[in-house]
Amino acid sequence: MSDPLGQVFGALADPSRRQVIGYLSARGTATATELTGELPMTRQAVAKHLATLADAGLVESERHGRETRFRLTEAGTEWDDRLDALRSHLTRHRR
Amino acid sequence: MSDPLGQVFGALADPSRRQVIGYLSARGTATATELTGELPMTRQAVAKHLATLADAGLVESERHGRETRFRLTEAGTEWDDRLDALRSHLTRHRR
DNA sequence: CAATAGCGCAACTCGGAGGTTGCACATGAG
DNA sequence: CTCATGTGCAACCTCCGAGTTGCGCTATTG
Repeated sequence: MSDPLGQVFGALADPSRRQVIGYLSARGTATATELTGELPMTRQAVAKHLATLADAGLVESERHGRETRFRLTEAGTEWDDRLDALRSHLTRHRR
Repeated sequence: MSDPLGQVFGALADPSRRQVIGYLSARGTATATELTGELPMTRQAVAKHLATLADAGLVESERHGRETRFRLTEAGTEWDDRLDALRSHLTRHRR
């Protein structure tokens, strides 16, 4: 189906996926296997998360030999910034 | 669980819920029964959507006699604006 | 070439989300 | 008081999302 906004929000709704975005933002690039070391789940689960992020247009992949490296797209970088802004916005209005 | 960001994104991921936000933004206030006329689903389904929006802090309710009127919270209004911005941002970068 | 590291695909489980139906309860109108 | 209107609650169904395991294929490396 074609619901770009829904796909993006759906992708961002998952904490693990937001963490992946954070890691990619910090490291610039990573493989599914590398990210597995940072998350309490299997490589296949991480790969699925990366696939949904890719479907949402937040991440793109490029295969280099036998490894597939992922990095944030421009949209993904924008959302990483917005997430930071939203988080501080939340903690600021915290009661 | 306490994942405010996740709740908000999860709430915004559903098209029907974004429509509800749009209606509330346009009309200022509405009841679940009124909104049912605008959406292809039953009143109870609409009520559930309103409940999730309320859990996410985007909507608040006030019971007036036998009817319960809903309106956007401040956060809900902010998100309604952001949604407009994001939509035009999307159509602008459309290729 | 043999062995290993890295991925991708497929099948399975499990819980929660979206939606429906049915009913019970309160409240305003006549 | 009676009745229709507006809600809320609960049970149920179906489907998708998150995660796992298992296997097979590709590409490095020694």
